[in-house]
Amino acid sequence: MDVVEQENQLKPRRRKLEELKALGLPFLPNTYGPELHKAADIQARFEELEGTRVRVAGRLMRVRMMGKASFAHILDSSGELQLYFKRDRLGDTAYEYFKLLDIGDIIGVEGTVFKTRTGEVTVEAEDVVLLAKSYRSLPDKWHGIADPETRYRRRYLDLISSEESRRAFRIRSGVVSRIRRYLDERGFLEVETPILQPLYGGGAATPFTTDYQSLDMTAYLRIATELYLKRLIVGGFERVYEIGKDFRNEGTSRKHSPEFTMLEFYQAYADYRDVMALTESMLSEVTQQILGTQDVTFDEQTIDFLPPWRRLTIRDAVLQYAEIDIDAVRDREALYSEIQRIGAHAHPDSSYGKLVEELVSSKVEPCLIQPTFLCDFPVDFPGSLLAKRRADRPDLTERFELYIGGIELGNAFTELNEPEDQRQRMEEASHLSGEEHAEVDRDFLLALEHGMPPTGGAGIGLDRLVMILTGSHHIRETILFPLLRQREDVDVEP
RNA sequence: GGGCGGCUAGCUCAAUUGGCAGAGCAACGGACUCUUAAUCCGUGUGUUCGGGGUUCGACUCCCCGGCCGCUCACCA
Repeated sequence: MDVVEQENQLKPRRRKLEELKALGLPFLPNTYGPELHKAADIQARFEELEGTRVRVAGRLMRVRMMGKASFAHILDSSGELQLYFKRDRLGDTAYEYFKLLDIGDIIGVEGTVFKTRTGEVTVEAEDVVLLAKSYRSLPDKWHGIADPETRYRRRYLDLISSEESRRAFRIRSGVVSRIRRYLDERGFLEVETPILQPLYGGGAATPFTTDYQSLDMTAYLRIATELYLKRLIVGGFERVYEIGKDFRNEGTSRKHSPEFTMLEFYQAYADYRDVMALTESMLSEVTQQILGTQDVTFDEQTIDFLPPWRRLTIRDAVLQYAEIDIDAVRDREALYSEIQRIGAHAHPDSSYGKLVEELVSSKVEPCLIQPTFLCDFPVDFPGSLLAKRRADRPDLTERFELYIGGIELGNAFTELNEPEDQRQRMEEASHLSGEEHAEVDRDFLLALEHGMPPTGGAGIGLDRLVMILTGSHHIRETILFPLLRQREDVDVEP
């Protein structure tokens, strides 16, 4: 936008501010005193507050002027509140002052609580003051912001104009604090492990690479917290968790963001069955606390969070949804032709484990709407690198992935604590051709050699959990400021 | 990275076959002392994402570029 257009947009608001200043009443004070009534509070406590004087502040959202009296709504952190401005009550000068306000201005009002003929709780203003000028107009009052890009880039506008968006981020905040409380109450210690790491690990993702000048070294932004948290288990902190950002230098999708928030927790002397029980208990309890129900609507389906959740082995899942018995088809070539027979797609050069994964993601995952622990993954299934083998079936690992609404929310194992098996599997993985596998983390193996108790652990994608709980269909709806390409044409004042 | 779609007033969107770029909201002027998408009268704000081309004439067609979205690939 060029300067002339900006002037056209900004000029009337500047002019009105000058006119308002000229009236001689107070304007733009440095404080309004934090002891304010909240909109929602006034509505909730109407009986008690009716006829009393209250002090409120917020952003002017809508105004209906009718000559010598007007109605308006302000928005504060608790919601909207109707205000009534009457010339007879305010006096001529203050009413002129009110008429010079613009939608979007932040105002403070003192007045008396009453109810209109239509029954809406309202504050009749006896005093009004402009607290902050909005030099720019708000988004369309009826449609809000339609362009998702604008919602992400200028989240403040989205929050001002969309109750749905405000709700989603309050839910997000609630989820994080309730999870903290749940784990704290059960003796888990919240810790912080490095984000800048000399080696990356705990997953097979491509990392962001950066450069630490002072030590003249390459550093990576973490892709997972796992390997450091397990060092803490070795160190004797028997229950630890971390909630923080992981970073993956990969394509985005509605389920993938380059930075996302992960909960990882580890519990010594537990296995993956204990972790399942903890996970379903925690998530159902948190859901109940946040939404007041365990029935969550997502994608026009009702998801029931009440435990116990379904447990389904990979073998049973593939048998049920793809009608292939992977225990009977143990050979890569045979499995490949079975997959072709049912018309699913698979890469011709995938390993056996990778073929199973492709089958699971195309045939099984979309069917897992109700909370489901998919368990007992083949040892060469991608992502099983850090999972311990089953004693009775060394070709399988004690691992589960949690699915809700067809989305993978978490990944968990009985942690592999045998250093030799871990070393061999890391070395094999690091030699896989063309794949994004981390170097063998010798420092981590050294820790395991000191002895790690049997441990169960899980990673849960909190952004995705929030997607389910808020009915969001894109992970960006759950991230306040998702990364977007920088724009050069940002329109600011000259 | 590939394919498809989109980008027009501050906001939400129209514009026929290629023929004067429009409406609602917001804004501005006026009326209105219980409105709530207030209403009524009046005013039209523009580098049609950027650059190039075809044409008498381009929002429209072609080429290049930008950004966004969907989708595929990738992503344990």
